[in-house]
Amino acid sequence: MKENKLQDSASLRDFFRSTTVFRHLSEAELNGLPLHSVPDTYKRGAVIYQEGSRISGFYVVFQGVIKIYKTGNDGKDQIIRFAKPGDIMGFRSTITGELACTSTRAIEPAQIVFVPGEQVTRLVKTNGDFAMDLLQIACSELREANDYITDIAQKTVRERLAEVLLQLKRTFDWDAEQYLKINLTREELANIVGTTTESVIRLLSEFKQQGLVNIQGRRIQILKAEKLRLLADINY
Amino acid sequence: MKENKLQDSASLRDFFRSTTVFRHLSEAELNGLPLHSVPDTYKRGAVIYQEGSRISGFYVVFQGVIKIYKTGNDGKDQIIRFAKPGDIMGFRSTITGELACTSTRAIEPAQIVFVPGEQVTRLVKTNGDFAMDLLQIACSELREANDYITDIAQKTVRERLAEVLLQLKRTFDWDAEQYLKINLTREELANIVGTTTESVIRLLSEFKQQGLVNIQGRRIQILKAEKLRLLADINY
DNA sequence: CGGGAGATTGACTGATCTCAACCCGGGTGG
DNA sequence: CCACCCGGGTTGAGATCAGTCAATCTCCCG
Repeated sequence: MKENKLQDSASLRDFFRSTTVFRHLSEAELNGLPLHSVPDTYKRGAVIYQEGSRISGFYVVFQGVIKIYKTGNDGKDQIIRFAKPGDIMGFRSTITGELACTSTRAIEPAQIVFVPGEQVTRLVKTNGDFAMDLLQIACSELREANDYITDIAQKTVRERLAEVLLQLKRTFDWDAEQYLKINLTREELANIVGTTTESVIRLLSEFKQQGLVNIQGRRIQILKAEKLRLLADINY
Repeated sequence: MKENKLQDSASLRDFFRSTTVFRHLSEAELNGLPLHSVPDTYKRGAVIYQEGSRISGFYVVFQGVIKIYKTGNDGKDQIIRFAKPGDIMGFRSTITGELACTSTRAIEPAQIVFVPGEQVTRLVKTNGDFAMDLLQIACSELREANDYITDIAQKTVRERLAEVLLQLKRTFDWDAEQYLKINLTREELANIVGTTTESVIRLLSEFKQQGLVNIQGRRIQILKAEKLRLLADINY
């Protein structure tokens, strides 16, 4: 799984400095991090860690996209969120000492740096700004989770799919032709929305009929974001 | 809304020390808190703060029970969680500086102490243990939120109601006869489960038929917790 | 060319929501 | 003292959204 010389320590240092929660560390503190390690690499579909496993540190995403999900006891996955470069995974379990409550799996080839939990907790206790940044991340996830709960509880599948498409556009960006830069199976889409593969397919083709989106296999083009927004917000 | 001499500062100090996130403060730090204030009191139904308002500190629940909820744009409420004595509310907004994403309303007569945000952020930055405790609270809420998302997305209303009843029992305790010590309208129950009042009523009477619970108006008696657990977990 | 995974479509089912009527108990005002 | 009212609770009938099941299709790969 390891590849050599993918990263030299200079670029890892830059990365930590510029785009992660570790950005406000002092030089000395930064030197305590595993800047010289080679990030673990994962292919699409590879599991980083599983629900129920013990997590002993932060997984910092350096490259790629990870899905973070829970598996219901009927075996159906619910995708909670995605992690992109600069995001951290597993911090909840690291902080509380509980077992992981989610599984994580690469959906685009990924490189991940592991930061041991003791280093993190030491930083929380000694660097107030770091603690604050971490708190902000947790709180912002919390808001998203609360919104999600209300949406799933109150909105129809159609509304949620529209909303998810817009969210994907915001999260993963799009190319010159408005194609979303993210590759998801219909099943994965269903697992975000909280519905079945078949329903996603039917609704996507409905949206396509209405000219709201265009679909080329897994490539999704958002044509009328404003209409989608209406569809997502307003009950009829 | 204010009553005088409800609390002397000694008992507030004890309270902060024994049951709140401020329990690990030094004497000096504790003295910075509003120990001499009289908690604001709220009757059942009174609003503490509304979604969209600016929150500038922690609301520490001293007495009573509060529901924390979001209102969907069709006007239906989704109850996210409850706050009991010792719990804090509004910390998410205080930390991130965003507007409140939930409303809070007393469902049992409540007394609440307000702690200004600057004091809290100062503590986060200067007291590592406090930062850690706060992080743990956020992370633990995060886990609950993730579980909730998966449940609502995957389980039937029947399963969710069974689960909510068990959860209420855990959260609010029960008296000698197994009656839940919490007074909720059918509508409020529905707003936890994420369904309609009518569905809650039908399912409650179904549970009653099956001898799983007993219902006396708003008083709910859990008779067969184990059966409810089965009902809540297993898909059929 | 055969196999398999993912995507699609159709028919059917049923859980849950909606709407509307009705009940019940407590409080109020004439 | 009683009629009325009102909020919450209950019940029934009907509508429908979305899930299930099964068949088929389309690639892509070995």
